[in-house]
Amino acid sequence: MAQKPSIPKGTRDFSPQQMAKRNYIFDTIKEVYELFGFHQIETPAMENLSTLMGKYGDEGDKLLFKILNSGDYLKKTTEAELAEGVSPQLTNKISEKGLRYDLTVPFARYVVQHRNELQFPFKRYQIQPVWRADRPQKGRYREFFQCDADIIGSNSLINEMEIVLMIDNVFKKLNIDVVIKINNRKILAGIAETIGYPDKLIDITVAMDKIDKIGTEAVYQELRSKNINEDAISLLEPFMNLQGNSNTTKLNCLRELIGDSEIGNKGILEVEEIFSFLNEYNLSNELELDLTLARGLSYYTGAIFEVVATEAKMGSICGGGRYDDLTGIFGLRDVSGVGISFGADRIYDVLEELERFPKSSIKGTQVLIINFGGKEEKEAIKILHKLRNENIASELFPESAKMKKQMNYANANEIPFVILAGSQELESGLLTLKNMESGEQKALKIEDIITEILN
RNA sequence: GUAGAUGUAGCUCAGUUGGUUAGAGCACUGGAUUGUGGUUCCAGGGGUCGUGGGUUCAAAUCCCAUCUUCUACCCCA
Repeated sequence: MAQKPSIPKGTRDFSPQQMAKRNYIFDTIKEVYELFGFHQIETPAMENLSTLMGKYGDEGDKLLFKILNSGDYLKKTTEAELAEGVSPQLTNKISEKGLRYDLTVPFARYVVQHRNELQFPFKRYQIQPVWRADRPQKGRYREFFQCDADIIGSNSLINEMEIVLMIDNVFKKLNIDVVIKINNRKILAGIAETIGYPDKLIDITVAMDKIDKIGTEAVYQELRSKNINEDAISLLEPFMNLQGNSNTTKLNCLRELIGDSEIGNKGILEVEEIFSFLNEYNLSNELELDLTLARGLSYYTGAIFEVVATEAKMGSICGGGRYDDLTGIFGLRDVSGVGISFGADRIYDVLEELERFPKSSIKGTQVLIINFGGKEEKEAIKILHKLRNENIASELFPESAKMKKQMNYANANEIPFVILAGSQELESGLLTLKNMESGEQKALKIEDIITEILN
């Protein structure tokens, strides 16, 4: 058992059946992205560590997979450094590459590197695996696929509208009921300002984000542990209590609560504008202003999005937001972007749990031709060509095995039709077409078989 | 990084207070059926019980270590 080959923790193999289902998800998302005018790019699995480090917070840095330098990877280190054990300095000397942690940061790097070739606003999408050295658990893998779409080089809130529309569209097509949660970092900053802790924005939002999970009291407890005083907590209370109200009520109350915080009011105006753009359209899913929505990634500056499936217990299956200065870190200032990322693997798990994969997503070979060997086999090859010329996915069993084995093959692979072309058929000139579902058999000419299958 | 579970045939799992040769279902191979699968019947192959060590006359079973997988926390898609 232990000698059996295995794959690293948190990674998976995908069977043909699973790939068919995965491709259904990817194709659906791609279709929507292209409908909205996005174009595909790809970037390498590994990036320079300098590109990746420091973009995801301390936690993120820890979760980066680092690649050991090739050759003598210790050659830049000294005995003294090695004796001290693991440190960022040491890591720097033995590793200069890492596996990408998400698709947004490599995209920012791409934009800066290719800025002279790009036409702004630049709309790209990217469907590739990312890697995180996290502990695997439900809905969490070390290698998983993200499906990103970003618009960069435009401040317009029309882009935020487009993001919401794409989310709505994708989940409508996938037949998953979701709540699209939206919030704004500026509002969160305004709240932090109002309660007197503008510098503790991250601590406050991370705590607020947990309200659904741990309850109001535990959130306050966490805030106290972050040295936030009781006055501030009681000021925060009315914001927390807005949960459950309608979006317009929340906005109205918010405007009063937030007072004259400049940044907070800007955030409110942004959210209102996005809502007003979306007024024209009848969304299939609920759009909810959720003031407790924070999202950990530190580069978001404006709108933030998160999508949760209503019928399945699963973390967020899609998330994104506006980042005003992600390219700034790479030396290109004043370029704002907004993007979204679908978590394909979690969407897969949700569809599997809800049994929502359509039958058509697992369509394979349509016809199997039974192999009788000898001159019948030659004839079978001709039939094969004719079927494929009509775009009918077909295969000839490669050896003249027992009929039972060949039929079994068709059955196991859910091939709906089998053609028999043995000595009897060659004599009569009519082929036998068997419908594997009904068991019904007909003697037909090849042309009639084609029309039969195409229906 | 923290905590709790888990590992027995290709898969899903039984396996009693430690006691003959470790079982079942499904899957696989062959036959009943030399031109017919999905139903039925018969037969067969397949397991260093995750790995390493220990206790014992005797270990799948008890103890220790280690690895895997799963679940929760942190964080996140």
